[in-house]
Amino acid sequence: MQVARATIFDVAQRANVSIKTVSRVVNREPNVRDSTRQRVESAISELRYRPDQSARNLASHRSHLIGLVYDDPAAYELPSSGYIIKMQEGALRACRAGMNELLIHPCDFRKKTVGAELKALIRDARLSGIVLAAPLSNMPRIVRAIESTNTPLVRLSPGSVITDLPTVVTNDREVSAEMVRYLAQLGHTDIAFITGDPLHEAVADRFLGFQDGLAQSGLKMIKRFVIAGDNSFRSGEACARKLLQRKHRPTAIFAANDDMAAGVIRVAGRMRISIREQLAVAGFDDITLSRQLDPALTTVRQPLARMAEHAVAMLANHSEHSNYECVPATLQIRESTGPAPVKH
Amino acid sequence: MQVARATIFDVAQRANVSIKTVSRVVNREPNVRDSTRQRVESAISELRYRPDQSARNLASHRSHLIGLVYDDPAAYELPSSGYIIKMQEGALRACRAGMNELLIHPCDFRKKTVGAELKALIRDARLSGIVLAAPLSNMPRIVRAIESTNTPLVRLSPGSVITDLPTVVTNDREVSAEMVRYLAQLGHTDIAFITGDPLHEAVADRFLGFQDGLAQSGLKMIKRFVIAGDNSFRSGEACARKLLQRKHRPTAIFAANDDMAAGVIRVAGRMRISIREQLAVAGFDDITLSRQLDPALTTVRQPLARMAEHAVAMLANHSEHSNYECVPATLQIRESTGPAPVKH
DNA sequence: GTGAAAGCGCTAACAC
DNA sequence: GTGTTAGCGCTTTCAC
Repeated sequence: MQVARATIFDVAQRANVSIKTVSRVVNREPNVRDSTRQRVESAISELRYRPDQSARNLASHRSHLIGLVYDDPAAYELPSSGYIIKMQEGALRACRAGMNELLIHPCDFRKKTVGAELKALIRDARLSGIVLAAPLSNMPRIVRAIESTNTPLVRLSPGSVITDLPTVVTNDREVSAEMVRYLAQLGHTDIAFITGDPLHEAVADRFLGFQDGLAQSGLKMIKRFVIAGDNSFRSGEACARKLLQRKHRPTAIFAANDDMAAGVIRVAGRMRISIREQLAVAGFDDITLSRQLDPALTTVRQPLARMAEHAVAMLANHSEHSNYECVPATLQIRESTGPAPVKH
Repeated sequence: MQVARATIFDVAQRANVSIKTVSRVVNREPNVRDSTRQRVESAISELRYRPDQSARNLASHRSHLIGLVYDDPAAYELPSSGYIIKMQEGALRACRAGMNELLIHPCDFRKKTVGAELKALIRDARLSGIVLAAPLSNMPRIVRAIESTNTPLVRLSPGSVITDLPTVVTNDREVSAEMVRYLAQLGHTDIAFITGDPLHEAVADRFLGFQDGLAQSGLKMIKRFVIAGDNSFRSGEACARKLLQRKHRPTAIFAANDDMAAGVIRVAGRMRISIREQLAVAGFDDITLSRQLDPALTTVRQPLARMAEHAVAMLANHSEHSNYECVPATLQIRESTGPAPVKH
């Protein structure tokens, strides 16, 4: 079946040029006359020539392999792995566009050995670039390990940007403030916040945004309405219990991610507190679960696919892109938020 | 920074053998004296030698690249993408063990062009093997397209196995029967079933298992208690509404997947029907959501990671494995099922 | 602008 | 058991 593939020699022969010229055309190098280029190009398409990556890599000493490194959901039974699919989707799109391949590498960031593991990965797989997802991207130890190999690196959502490393973020802080202003406009004044995993800096920015939003709405933060969660569904439940058992309870709860917000909804349901009528709940991320909850969750849609796409593009084509890219997130208003209950 | 990598020549020199002998050791070929092998192996580890994949591939005309092809969740806002992460996890594990690399390829099975798309993928990426997930694995058109390229293929959960192609399955039918027997033992006699996506054959096997289970428990199937869903959360809700609005309603509902079971739980909640006390609900898959529901869902745990691992191992090492592997699923009894309500 | 020749690091085929 | 040699299909260097 399998017909022998055309090689660069076949193309050269057919176009009546040397293989070097074909190589120039394929690699978009200068110094080729237009008429020559066209001849070569038609030969390429007639023969359906595709350069052999292995030969290319071997001769050029570079791989066209980009590594996507993220926290391993299998290591902790992470609740919502949908964000990984989103990242992969975007990264894949950019890889195809840039003739690159994608190597996925989930890893357990709690292990002391991640740094060494990533160095070995870079070495063994000869990665030509790495996209590092949060929270790995905000861990200096890990970032430094990768930097020490001189492999091009783009960080995804590293939170407060300290270095001048190539970075793609979303506007966690601004959009969180926007959510708070939205709640305030609905008449809410007693707004609680459930903070997320302290190791995850981008999530910490959401808390800053919460404070901004309160200030912008002329509200002040009520200390006992700020409770520490850890991004998990369970922690959302625990925090909700603490908040809702009080005599004076908040009329709105903004959780730093959707999983925790889902926990809030579950607990409120059990306590027979009506979401939306008696309690507004908002989350962050827009995971699939948020549409399956009852009521559907008001949240922030994080453009993860486009962020990952940008990151790979920065790697593949560093000249045309800036060092820092912000892909804005947007409010997704659904059913879990409504006007504040009137006080009696 | 980057120290020059050791090549096969360096190793040969250090071990005082020819490069061919090093190659033999690396590739686990026979005909090497034990003492020689050991000398070579210590040279390899002293020099931290890792064979160059590109050179290897180029010389051997094989790529060591395995493609994992599955339905693209981005194409339909598929509810639970967790199963993909699980498959990737297992496939990745087997790839590392076998010195292979993994290329992930989500694709939209409803497009007429998938066959051509996969052929192009195989050609361009020079895949040395493909693992095809359900429901793509039960679509003759797609399977034939891949077969026509002579690329080794392993199918994951293709449902009723018609051909002798290498296949990895789980015991959908048997374990579904087991679930029904479990419900019957709890005293349930009016058990409803919500069928899944008709394009997905492995899911159809679950319905067969449902019938087996009834028969084994001396129960007969009640036609009006069998309702057609399509694997989606929404369809689970719709089916539940139909089932529960009747004057004579089932005391247990077994849905062909967890998403639909989640829909049942939501609807029952709205109708103030108490799950477990008044209605037992069971699902299939054990997606993350099933643990976050209230009450937590009784379901079937599908060993997707190990199935994918097996599939890749079959590809990498076809001699040592049989052509057909069944990794059994197991019941996960949680909170959503209990004794049948006593009749008044 | 274009081409010739020398590898890249490995495997395959065969010799010893 | 072990070694020799000739490529694999490309990029690189340098010559023209």
